[in-house]
Amino acid sequence: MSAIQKELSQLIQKGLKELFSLSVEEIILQETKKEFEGQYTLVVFPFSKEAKMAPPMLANQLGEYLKSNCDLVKSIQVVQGFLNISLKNEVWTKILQELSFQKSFDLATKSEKVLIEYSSPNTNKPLHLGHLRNNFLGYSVAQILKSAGYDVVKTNLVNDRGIHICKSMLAYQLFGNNETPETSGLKGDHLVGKYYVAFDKAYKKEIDTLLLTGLDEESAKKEAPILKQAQEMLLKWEQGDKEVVALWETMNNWVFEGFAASYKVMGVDFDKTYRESNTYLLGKELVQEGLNSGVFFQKEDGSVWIDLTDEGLDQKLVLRKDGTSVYITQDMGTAQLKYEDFKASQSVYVVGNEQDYHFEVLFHILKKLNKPFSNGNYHLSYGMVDLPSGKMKSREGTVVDADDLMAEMVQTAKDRTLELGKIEGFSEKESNELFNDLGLGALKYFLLKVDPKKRMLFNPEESIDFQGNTGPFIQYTHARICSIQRKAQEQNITQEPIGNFDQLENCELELIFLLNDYSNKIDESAKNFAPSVIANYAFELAKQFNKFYNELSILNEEDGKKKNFRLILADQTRKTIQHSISLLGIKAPIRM
RNA sequence: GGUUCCGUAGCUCAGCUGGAUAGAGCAACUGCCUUCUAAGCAGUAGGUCUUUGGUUCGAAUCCAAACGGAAUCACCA
Repeated sequence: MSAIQKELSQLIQKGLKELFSLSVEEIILQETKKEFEGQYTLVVFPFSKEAKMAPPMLANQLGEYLKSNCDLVKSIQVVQGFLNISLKNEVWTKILQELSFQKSFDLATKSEKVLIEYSSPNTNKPLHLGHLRNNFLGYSVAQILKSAGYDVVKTNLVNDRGIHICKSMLAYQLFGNNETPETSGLKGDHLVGKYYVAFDKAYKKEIDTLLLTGLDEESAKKEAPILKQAQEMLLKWEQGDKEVVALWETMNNWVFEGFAASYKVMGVDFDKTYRESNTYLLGKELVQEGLNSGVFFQKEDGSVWIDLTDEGLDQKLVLRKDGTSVYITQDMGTAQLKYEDFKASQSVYVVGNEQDYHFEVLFHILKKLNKPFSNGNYHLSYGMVDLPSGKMKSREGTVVDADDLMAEMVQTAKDRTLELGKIEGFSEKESNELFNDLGLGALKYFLLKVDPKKRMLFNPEESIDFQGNTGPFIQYTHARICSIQRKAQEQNITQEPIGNFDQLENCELELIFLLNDYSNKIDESAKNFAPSVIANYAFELAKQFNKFYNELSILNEEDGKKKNFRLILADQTRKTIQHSISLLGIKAPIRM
């Protein structure tokens, strides 16, 4: 709640008490709808019963009370049970003045450490569009929580071991002819991904052959020789077989180099990167510990399970019969390691909603093991990015590649900018930087403006827009303001304190209202782990500024006080846009 | 089949801790560049908020059911 909202709320509480002897704990002030007069609206229906008074009358009496008991309120308007409150213009100009004096947009520190795990790629294939949503989300949520006053640690958990990794390793051994990123000209992660696809192709072929011999499908899937070979390879890896480990290291390093390049383009980073190859053994220890304490149980074949039927779930495997660890084994180990390293009070996992069940199980297991890190865990479960044809599948090659898509976006930004002839006087370096900022801005905004929980659709046939509700629209507004400020500087215009000023146009008042609302938005988006709140806000703000820009002139305004006020208004808008999109990982060009 | 999530304009999405005549953008149509960047602004058109019940002074929002869609229920991750 902003300061003005608090002040009004307290006054309303006082008024309700004095007039009607009502004690109301929390006053909810909503924004007045555009078609009515005012900025804040109080819905009085809830009080009318207890006060034994018809809503309009109650609203009127309360409104009169507000008018005569404070000097903030300019006028009131009562429509049925709605009390619309207009504040004096001086109140708004003073709010703008105070905002412009603020050193930082960040909320007060909460003295609490939050750990955010995101990205978490597998080292058997390159990143795709789904990973982009994950990375942009994770980075943005980290930025937002920082701004909301938390101490944030960004971690990445690389899934660098397991049967799926062995699959691409095996396919490489079989069909690779020792090619390397250098000899093939392929980025390391793409090269490895090629063999992941190759494995699946060979596997399917073997299944078909087995089916012809009369085997049923389920057995064929289990008995295919290439799968058995991959399983043997995993066992060898866990036993430390030199040759297998050497191949694993070589291929993993190719992938890491590839990922590093992708992360750089994405503009994301991490405070600490964990590898599952380092955490799975710790997970195995935890399995043993749970086995000893009776949290887990062992079946005859040697596999280890947990029974979660009492929690409404079912039995879950935590260790295979051959003793190799599964996905959840290593997640248990990683949880412990993260706790030891950072002792964070909250731990957020940015992982797709296809793994809802997995995390439900994981959190239950940690509780049952009675670990100190079993509290404060949150699965930020985001929706899948679907194609018009349905789900993306790496194995089947129906994915939108992350590197390709980012490159395309930058290219589109370039084409579009050149078309508009907007880079006069730009150096080549500046131009390329701009194309990057715009292309990535468009992409990030596209992925972040949607509520994280919702699945979203991406149509590769339709390019991502640069007009309307888009990143570039907001960036454009920022550049526009910068342009005005450059002109002001050329004219040697300096900003003076606003002082007592009340000559406000409606579009200016609405702009101040939005600027004042920004801290509420940071708070809301942090509470919900939802960058979409910030994205939508930034768009609203940019739209409102453009309206103002079109209706009124800043530099051509003759009244010096008005001109000064508008310059401050523009400057505060610029700062707020810049900060809000920085929370989304989007750059704000000063010219475009 | 069990569990979970979703269904708002032709399309992509806001709005959902119950509040006034349900909002944006894209696409379509009409205007606005000798005036601070037209990647902009203003306007027209487009809706039984999937359906049916219930709770309430008041429901897109809460509850129940039906219909439609998705995810998951692997010794894959």
